[in-house]
Amino acid sequence: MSDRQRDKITIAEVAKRAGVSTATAGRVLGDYGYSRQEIKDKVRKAAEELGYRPNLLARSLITGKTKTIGVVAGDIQSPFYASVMRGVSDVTRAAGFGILLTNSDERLDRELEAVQLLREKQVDGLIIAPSDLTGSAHLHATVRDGCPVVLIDRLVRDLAVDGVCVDNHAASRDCIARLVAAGHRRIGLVAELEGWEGGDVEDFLRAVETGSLDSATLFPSWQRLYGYVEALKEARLPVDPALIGRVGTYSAEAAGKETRRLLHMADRPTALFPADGLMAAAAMEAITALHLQIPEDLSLICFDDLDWMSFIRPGIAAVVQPLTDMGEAAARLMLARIAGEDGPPQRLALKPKFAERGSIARPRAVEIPPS
Amino acid sequence: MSDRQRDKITIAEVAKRAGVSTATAGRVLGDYGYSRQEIKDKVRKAAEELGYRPNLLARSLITGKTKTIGVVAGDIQSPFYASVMRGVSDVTRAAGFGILLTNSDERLDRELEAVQLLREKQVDGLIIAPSDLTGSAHLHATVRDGCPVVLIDRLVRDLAVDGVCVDNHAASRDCIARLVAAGHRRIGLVAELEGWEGGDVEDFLRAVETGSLDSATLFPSWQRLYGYVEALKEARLPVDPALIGRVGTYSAEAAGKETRRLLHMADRPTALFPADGLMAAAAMEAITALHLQIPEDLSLICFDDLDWMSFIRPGIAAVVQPLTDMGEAAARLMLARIAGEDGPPQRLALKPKFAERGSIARPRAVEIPPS
DNA sequence: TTGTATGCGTTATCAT
DNA sequence: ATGATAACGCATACAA
Repeated sequence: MSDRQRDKITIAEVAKRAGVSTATAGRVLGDYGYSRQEIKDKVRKAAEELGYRPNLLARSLITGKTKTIGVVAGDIQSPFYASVMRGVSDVTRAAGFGILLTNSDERLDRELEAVQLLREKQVDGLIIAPSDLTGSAHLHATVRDGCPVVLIDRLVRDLAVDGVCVDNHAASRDCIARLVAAGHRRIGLVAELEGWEGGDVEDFLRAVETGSLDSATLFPSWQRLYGYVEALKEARLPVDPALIGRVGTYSAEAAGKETRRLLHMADRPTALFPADGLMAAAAMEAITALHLQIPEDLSLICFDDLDWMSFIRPGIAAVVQPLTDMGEAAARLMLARIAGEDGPPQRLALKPKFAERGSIARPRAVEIPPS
Repeated sequence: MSDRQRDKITIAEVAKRAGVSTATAGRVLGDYGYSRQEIKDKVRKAAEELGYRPNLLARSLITGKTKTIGVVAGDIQSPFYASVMRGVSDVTRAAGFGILLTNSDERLDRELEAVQLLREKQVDGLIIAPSDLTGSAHLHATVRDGCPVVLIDRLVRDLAVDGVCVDNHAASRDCIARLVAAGHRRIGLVAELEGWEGGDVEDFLRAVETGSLDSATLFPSWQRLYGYVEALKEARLPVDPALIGRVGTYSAEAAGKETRRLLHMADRPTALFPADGLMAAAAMEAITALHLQIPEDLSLICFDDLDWMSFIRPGIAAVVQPLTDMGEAAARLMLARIAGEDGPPQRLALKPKFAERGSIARPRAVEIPPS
């Protein structure tokens, strides 16, 4: 330990050297209040000579503001969060804010720890991709205590705060519609689909049937399934539960396994729709291993645009989420709240782009439905 | 503004409710000093009832420790830094530390701002991928002030601090040696190679000739060029400067352009070695656009293993950097320094793995050297 | 415009 | 083992 933080220069020492009071020195160094130019110069000169550096902890303790935003990401290593973070940090940096980063691994226990740490460190606000859309007492408490919260990627139903998402439902429906337009009737979906509060996939399908679902407060993968179902219904095509590849856990291995199951079916799908980047990579791996040609043997549209999709032959069509935009928007909402803006909660649903590439063709063997 | 941070509960209020002094309450809540179990229970109960949350700012102000580590990454959006950060945050989280993240975009001016902000926020240590290996007065100052610094990915020559890198030189030499062993004599390299203090590539080659270079304190791309040159010399093959694709700026577009230049040469290389992930993706795009078959028309080894390399046919051989390991190691070194360890600077050179895949074959047209 | 005095929420020092 | 009180470094009300 010895002498960590050697000979720290405080405002008091600068004041003494400049021959003024600490209050005056504080005013010029902290850039508040009034002082004569002459005094300013003297104080700044003294500060410069001593190598003064403000201690933002002390300032924050008194002002009650840290100019720091806490972020709870799922996994910073994933391209999704990495890009979102880029957007967040660009906007916050420009505003002179710092960001305290944590990973939840999409686990509620981790998230709880993270939120607690961030709040004890007195962040001015919390940007979070909530790992659980129901058990969010900690978020309610955060809001109640006056700490602004901005949700990202998914919304907590009864939490009245700002949020930035992508319109998963519409984008997914659009993808499936494209496949249908190309003549596909059996379209496989590969998605994580973990923990929907209402039960399993069959239950979900029934709930869609009754129209009792609020698409906006579902996890993205469920929203995408929703869009998938709706597109099929719109086209008056049957929804075959066997074509819904539920991976269950967010793992490439499991996704590959589920993809192989779909592709080995007797009546296998002529098109595949992996519902996010990880599913897409795993699906692609499986497709390659089976020596299936795209789009001759199988059409493919992916949710999330990974770099290889543009240069793998013949190019993989994909939904391009505006990830850095999401981060930027979230950060801007946050800064506005911190600045005191107090309108009703804003929910932004960003519209993804679509990258049209050569992975969609008419199915080779068009099945003749029994008339 | 109104009532940000509503009715904050402080130790004083807990103390009053528990019927003890603030000192005692502080001892049990802060978990230091001594107190009877009976008192502890009483205080904890009061804290619980009031919903007390410690204010870490106040604690840090007095202890001089924030349990926060500042990180200056180049670009959190890149898979490289995203993975490194994952490692850093895993280790720091387990130790109860937070991390303040900033991006430098590999620009010194951004880095200076970032370091200043982090230090003013009183971080306990700084993990940084320095954007400039010479102009590092700010890092020297940081060390001088007793704030531990750990370098990542590259070392600053005269800065005596811990650092974690990958042995780029050896890994690169190994790659080229593999290509040589497969019969290649004209091997193209695509690398960023920006700002070497000693001049341009020709100057660098001369410096390698004289053996006056310290490989460890070069930027990674230069280290990789170094390994490239050494491998060729070892095989008694000529180093053709025209085969060294210097991209100059870290951009995919420029990398693609340089790749195309190499592949359009009259005497074009039979093998390509993109020296990092961005170069690899750009090169792959160019190769695909030219309809070149791997490995029949061109052999390929890449530095950095991107996910598509494993499932694109026939698989792209690659150097696999232990990225999260790097982050973890850096974080561990940092925690040790913070804990007071004061041995000599540690420099870790992690050994990358090699992913052997089907992208290497004998060159189709083996040139007969003039006897 | 400047200086004095007090407070932010803790921990640390000393009595008791 | 506990309590009174002084720090920590800065901002701020108020007086001058």
